[in-house]
Amino acid sequence: MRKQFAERQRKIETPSRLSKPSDRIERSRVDKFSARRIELAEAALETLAELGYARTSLREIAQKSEFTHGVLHYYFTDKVDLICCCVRHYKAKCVTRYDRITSAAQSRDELLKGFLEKLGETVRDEAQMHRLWYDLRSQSLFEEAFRDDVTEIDKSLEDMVWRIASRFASLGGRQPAVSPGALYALFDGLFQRCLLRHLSGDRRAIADLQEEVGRLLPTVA
Amino acid sequence: MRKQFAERQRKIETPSRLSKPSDRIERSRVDKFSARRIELAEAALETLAELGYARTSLREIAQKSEFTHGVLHYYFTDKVDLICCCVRHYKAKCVTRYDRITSAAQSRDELLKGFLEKLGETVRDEAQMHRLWYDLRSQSLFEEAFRDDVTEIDKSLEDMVWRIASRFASLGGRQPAVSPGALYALFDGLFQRCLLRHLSGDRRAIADLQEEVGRLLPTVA
DNA sequence: CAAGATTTTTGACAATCGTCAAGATAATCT
DNA sequence: AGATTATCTTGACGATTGTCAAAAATCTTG
Repeated sequence: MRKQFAERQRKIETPSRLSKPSDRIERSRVDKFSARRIELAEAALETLAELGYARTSLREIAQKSEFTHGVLHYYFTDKVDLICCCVRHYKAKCVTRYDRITSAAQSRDELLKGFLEKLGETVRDEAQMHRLWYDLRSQSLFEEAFRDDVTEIDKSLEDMVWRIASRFASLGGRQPAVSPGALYALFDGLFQRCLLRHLSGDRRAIADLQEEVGRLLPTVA
Repeated sequence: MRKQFAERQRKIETPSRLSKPSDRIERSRVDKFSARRIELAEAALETLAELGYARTSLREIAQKSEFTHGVLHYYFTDKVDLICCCVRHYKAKCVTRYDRITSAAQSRDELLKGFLEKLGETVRDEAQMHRLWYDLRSQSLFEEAFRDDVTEIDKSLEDMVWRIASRFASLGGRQPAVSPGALYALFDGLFQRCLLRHLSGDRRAIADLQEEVGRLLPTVA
């Protein structure tokens, strides 16, 4: 029924209050609904990472899930709504990747080594997901609907890089020598090129990235 | 006729020799053929810059040209061939943008000022073309056919940035303090974010970019 | 268990896609 | 000028797209 559906949409966008006792069943319904949204968003992410935005269709996404294509229209108003949900969900999985190492490390050497290792892992194991990120970020240059979410993720990534550099600097009793924006631009640019080289079959891509970052980080923090 | 067409294709890829006298007419034919290819590629670039790769169709491209959609298949074997031609053509227009200022400037201040101004112009006047570049570069992460050309352009852009920084450094009797790759990564990253902000309607985007670059360039070169 | 609501499947729709071939038009050559 | 290429238009093809509605299946509730 349409009315119910619209209501759910609203409930999802404004996070559920906690909680008059009578709402519990209603809330569990909403949770279930939004849980399925996430489940479908995950299938969509998988498809997008494999095919890219331009070649990803709703039917292809549905095939990666355990449902048929019609169900997507039940949980999402349209394709844009689905992709936006994907982008938001992507963020959570991504942004805390280096936090453990950052807080665990007790020396600059330890942090640098741990960071470089994780960085290499990331390129090696999650190249597909990252190319999707760059794809979607580029899409946001054309599709206004993506911009807010993309900008927010971009900021989160900047913060992530900044946490690493700040920690690295403070372990040497210093402060980073450049702005958060510049630092993120630098690392993001290096990462992006490394990704292209890696996906092109360049075996040295990861090692070169690690070497470059290993050289740069001590000079800027 | 098919045979002729294939022959032309070949002729284009291997640059025409100069030149037995009897070849002249043949060469002028080839030139005309490849001139039209470029003409169509330009219409394609316009369309791509407006709609993005994902939403650009051959019919849409033809509409921006003075021909109908069938002609595209006469001049290009398929869509990938067309886009590749676009990418290659894009490069030439793009890569020498700062060369005049770089070689004309006689002091660090003059170079910096001229560079920042041109940088701002670029974002303001050619935002569409640049978002297309980022779009196509992202596509190359998925579509193998684009990778060689994209990588080559990326290298050309790195060289372009390096020429500026080298000149800037030598005007102060120095040498750049970072690698060409790192420098390009930094500038490209800053530019990319500025572009997103600018397209989102952020009036401060360009000024912030100029300020950041103005602060950074003297510290790295 | 029966009635109602929710979730999922199925199939259809109009539109659009890349590709291609046949024929019309324009240019070139003998 | 007529004959021969070269170029361009037209229309069609099969496939695929996002969207949607009706029916089937499943779950919830009385």
